[in-house]
Amino acid sequence: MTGPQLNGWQEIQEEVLRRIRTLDWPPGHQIPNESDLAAEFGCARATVNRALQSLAESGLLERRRRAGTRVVALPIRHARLRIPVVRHEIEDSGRRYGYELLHRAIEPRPHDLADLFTGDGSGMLHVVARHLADGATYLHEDRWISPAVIPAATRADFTAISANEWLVANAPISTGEIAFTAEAATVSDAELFACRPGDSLMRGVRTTWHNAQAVTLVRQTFHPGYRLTMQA
Amino acid sequence: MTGPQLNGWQEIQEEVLRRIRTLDWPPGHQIPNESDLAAEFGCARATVNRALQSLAESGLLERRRRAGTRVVALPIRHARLRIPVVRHEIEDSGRRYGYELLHRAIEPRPHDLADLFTGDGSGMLHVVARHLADGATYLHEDRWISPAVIPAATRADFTAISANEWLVANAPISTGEIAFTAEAATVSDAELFACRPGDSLMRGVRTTWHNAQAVTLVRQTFHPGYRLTMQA
DNA sequence: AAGTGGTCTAGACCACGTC
DNA sequence: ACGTGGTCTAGACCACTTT
Repeated sequence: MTGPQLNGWQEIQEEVLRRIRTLDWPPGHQIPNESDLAAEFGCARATVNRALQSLAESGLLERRRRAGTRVVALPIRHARLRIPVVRHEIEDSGRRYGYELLHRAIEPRPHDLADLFTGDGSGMLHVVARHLADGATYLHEDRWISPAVIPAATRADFTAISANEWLVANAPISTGEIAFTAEAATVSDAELFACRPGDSLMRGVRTTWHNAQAVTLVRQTFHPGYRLTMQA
Repeated sequence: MTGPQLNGWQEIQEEVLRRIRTLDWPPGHQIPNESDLAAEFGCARATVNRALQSLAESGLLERRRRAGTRVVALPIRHARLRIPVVRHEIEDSGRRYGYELLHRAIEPRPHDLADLFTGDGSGMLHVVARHLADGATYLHEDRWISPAVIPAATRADFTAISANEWLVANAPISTGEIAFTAEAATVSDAELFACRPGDSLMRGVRTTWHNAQAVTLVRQTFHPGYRLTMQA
């Protein structure tokens, strides 16, 4: 051990952070390997490993076997968005939750989703619904579900429980992608949300995958004034 | 070992996931402790620990000392937003990046930020700038920086490098919060973005902290049509 | 071929919060 | 008080990738 005695992987993490910030280890620099750092800090290699893995996960270090660990040149910061079940989001804010199924049918796959959903696409499940907070529309969602991936979905009727909650409970854990845009309210949006056409609304498109197969695509429209918050 | 031999913490994680999905371990259920699971799976406790910590981090399990590990009733899904340096976001899309400093001054803290920034607030750094993609305004940002936390910021002039990039390089790693809203373009927004007043724009407010002290607050306005994408 | 990170082990002690 | 997860250790083997 040549350096100060550091206890715990978090202390090691902070020391590494300090060296990155002070440009002791500038962007792009390859830092000492785990064994050397363990010797320097007077701890086991596993402890160093824990600290460095954590930093790699948050995007500040890049690690590759044999090639070593490098300080990322321009760290891409990540923020975490919590995606709660809509009902809880509303209830937690002290408002009364409501849900209304607007449309449910087995329909052929629309052309613009042909690339996304595999299979013949003749019997896709199409569900349109709205969520209400204190009687006002909070969120409108238009969802397509692939029965090829979740056969049971065709037997759920979604009148009492939203597709959102049903999928959380019944669909396998999966990966997904979301894109948000700010768009002008259409005439039908304006009716739904009791606003004027042209007002600004947040829209989101979520695609969910399981084993490289698209499970569901949902287009969501949020009420005027909606705030999308996340933590960095 | 009473169960099947599982190798690697990821296999254990998948087995645990399977039990959660099949409702073998229903929401709210307290699962066996690490030692018992290690015995069942025929591995060391540390391996079980790795698997369960990973699941806890992704929000599916809740772990407390002495109280054990429980399946979270309604797992809150998380999505990750990448926050790249604006310049790279633009250059990576093949467009020419531009930056223009619109305003830079030491000013007294505005009243609406009095709660956020501590100290006397007489000498806050106020920086307004825009980022351009192929000559068109891509992002407008209005930023306040607390000199109490980053004294060096008052000596940076931000004409050549954006506050964004300067802070990435010079400010300590910190936590933050971001909120996005969809709002109508004001008259000055319309000039900036060559759109009409009332058009929908995405706005973001980012607050960054270091050791419970606010470092910077930035209000960003994105060009019409901006897509905010993230991965779940 | 060799050096790096990735992971596992068996045991140990500790911190914490519930009982 | 005590059972749980949190962490550390010292050593080992493995996987990967670069040389």
